[in-house]
Amino acid sequence: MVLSSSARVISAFNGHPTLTRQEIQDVTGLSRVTVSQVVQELLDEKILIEADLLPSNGGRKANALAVNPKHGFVGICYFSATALTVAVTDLAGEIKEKRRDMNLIEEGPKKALPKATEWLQEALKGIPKSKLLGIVIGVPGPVEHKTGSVINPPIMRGWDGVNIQEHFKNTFKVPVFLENDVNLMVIAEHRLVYPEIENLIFVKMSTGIGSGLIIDGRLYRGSQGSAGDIGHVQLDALKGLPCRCGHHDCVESFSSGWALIEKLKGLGYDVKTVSDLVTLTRTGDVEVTRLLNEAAGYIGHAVADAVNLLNPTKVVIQGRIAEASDRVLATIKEVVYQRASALASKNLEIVPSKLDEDRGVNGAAQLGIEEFFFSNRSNA
Amino acid sequence: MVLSSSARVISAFNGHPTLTRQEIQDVTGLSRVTVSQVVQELLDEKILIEADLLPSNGGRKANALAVNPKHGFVGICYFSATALTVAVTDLAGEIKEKRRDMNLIEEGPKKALPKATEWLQEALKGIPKSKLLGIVIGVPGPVEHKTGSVINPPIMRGWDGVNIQEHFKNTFKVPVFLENDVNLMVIAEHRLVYPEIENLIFVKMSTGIGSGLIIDGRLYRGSQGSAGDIGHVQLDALKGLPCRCGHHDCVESFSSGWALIEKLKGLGYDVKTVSDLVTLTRTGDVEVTRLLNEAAGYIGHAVADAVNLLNPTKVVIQGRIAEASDRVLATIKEVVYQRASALASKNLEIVPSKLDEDRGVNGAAQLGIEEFFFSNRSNA
DNA sequence: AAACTTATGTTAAATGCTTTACAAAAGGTT
DNA sequence: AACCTTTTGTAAAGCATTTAACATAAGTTT
Repeated sequence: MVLSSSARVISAFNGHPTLTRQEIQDVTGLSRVTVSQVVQELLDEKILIEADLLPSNGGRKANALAVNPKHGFVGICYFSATALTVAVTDLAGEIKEKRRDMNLIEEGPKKALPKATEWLQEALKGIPKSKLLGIVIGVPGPVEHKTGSVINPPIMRGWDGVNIQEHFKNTFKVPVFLENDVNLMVIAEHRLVYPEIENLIFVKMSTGIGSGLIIDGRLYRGSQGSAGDIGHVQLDALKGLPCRCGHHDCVESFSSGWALIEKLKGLGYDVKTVSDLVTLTRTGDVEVTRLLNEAAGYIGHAVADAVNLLNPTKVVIQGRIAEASDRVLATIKEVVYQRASALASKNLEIVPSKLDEDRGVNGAAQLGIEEFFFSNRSNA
Repeated sequence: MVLSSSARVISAFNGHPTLTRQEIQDVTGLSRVTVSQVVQELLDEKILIEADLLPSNGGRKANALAVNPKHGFVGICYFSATALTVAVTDLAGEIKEKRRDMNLIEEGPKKALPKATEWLQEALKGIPKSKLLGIVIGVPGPVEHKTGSVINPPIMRGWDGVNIQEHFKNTFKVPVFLENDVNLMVIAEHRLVYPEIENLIFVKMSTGIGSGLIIDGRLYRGSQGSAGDIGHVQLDALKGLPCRCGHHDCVESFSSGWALIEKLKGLGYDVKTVSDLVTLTRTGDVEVTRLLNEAAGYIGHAVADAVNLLNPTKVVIQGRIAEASDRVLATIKEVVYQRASALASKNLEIVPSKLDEDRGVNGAAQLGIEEFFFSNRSNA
């Protein structure tokens, strides 16, 4: 597809928060005459705005330009395992509205979807209809993009096959994108923290265990959207442990929040939630610490396998289990550096997430901006 | 980068062996006037040729065009673990010259490189210098692309850090591309057999075990070029088996040709090479069959993990160990379908390679054509 | 044979972009 | 103040490509 000049200029800002007119020439390959003219048009249309005057390089200061954050907005419904977050962000990815409530997912789609749309409508009150570019929905399960539904979700009982995308599309009459929650997290971590890293694995250890993959700079979803399913790598060392996925010996059947809780219950501990587990860990209980370390070791095995196979330069470890104790990350590092091949671990860094709890919403915003604004060349 | 019209027309043929003028319009987006004019130029320059007249659709027959196979040639040196194959292919990927000799790699780069260049020079005798587009070198070890050398190769003693690319570049004064052997195989299998498949894993079980990954339609090399290292996934079930990579419990330390040979030697069998092993298998020896099945099972574990992580639609199993008995592929299938998640295995097919022993050379030809002809826009 | 269909060629006018050349704006240096 | 540098604007000429319109080639259908 051949893009118009104005579309090319706009696209140049994808990945570059600000650009001077000269930098736009370099990125787009357009001539100064064209850039000058197109930028003026885009300023008139308020698609671009003038940002800072940059420090002089011995001559006239360059004038940094940016996409006008208020030129469009993205609606977000982020269903995590334990909460629904509804948000609205602008084109700079800044969260303008946010509302968070507990556990709508368990009530099933019949109750949760109307509630979610209602909240989103409220959150969008201040936004002109024409400026709503689209909606991103995050869900804690495998997503089938061609239908816009979740398939075989382990923790979304009653949601299997429900056309979530259609529901929002019918209500809001804008493009809707459904995406897995961990995929949104890895997008956030990549775009906002490590944009220059080509290959990155994001591992989330919470109630369940999942991962998201950035490969050659782009989110990799796999053929059925189930790529990154690191939680169900099977370890023979576990010998016979049943997993909630129906198999046995999955990493998740030992190292996940739910598995640890089951195990501790069996040992007579009073733990019901991951929060209980984290609290217990903070007390320094010897048995809990031992179990947590063992769990980290097994995750380490799975991560080492993934590192051998994918040879990334960065692995980000996140989640309430990972953050329960510093030992978790340390143990994972030990195991990976011991097990992964010398070549694959040479330039590898294993780090905690640098983002806060809004990372899912941030990732949804990024995805929405890229999908609805930068890819959809109706802005011209 | 903005390509010239003629470059765009040429690029259209990448992935399409033949195109009519109308199809070129569709693929490039260029107008009929431009296509008509550019095609005429390219025919005059003998870069394109007229291929068949297609069957009529109720009117004038369309005239299929193709890249002139004789417009350029690719030189190939393919070092496998056991042999060197020197070849020359044309732009259609057809092998015009081929010479194969045993085991130069073990003699080290000082002897092997001059020999390889000498043979390649002989193979290129009939080709005008200006038509040699470039040279592709295949090697059985991890490749560092930015230097053009192998790093930490387990089976290329004395080659570590030797700048192979530079050697050929100095001799032939053309672009040279160094690539891992299994990566070349997966390119061949993808481009020639399954071009429409987006995500594919190629597993080679021979003396060693390796794999190549096609992700979103393109070869994935990883950050250090070591992606696909499935042979050194570690299985705890193996408990303490040392591997030649320095670690222990790698799949390769049990399921590879060398590991099986070691094991059989320990049991008193007279096996020295993988060929001996294959011969022995054909006799139907119970112990050997049992060991081979066990080996297949372990490979199956590693493949299942890779399937969970990458969610491909096709896994190709190849190599002399894989082909030693039908049971090997059958066992791998059983294990993968049992262990991989329901979603990831839903549309998954596990198949043997459809190509013959020239697959490495074929892949090198494909890579060379794409790198030197379709990407290098000096043809304009 | 006449009529229709599909594939391709060609001409002329219009469009969009680049190149070239000249200018101006806005800073720093001496 | 005089002179340099960097950044941006703009007008004129040229080039490549598209659009539109007409034409031709080569087949099928009736």
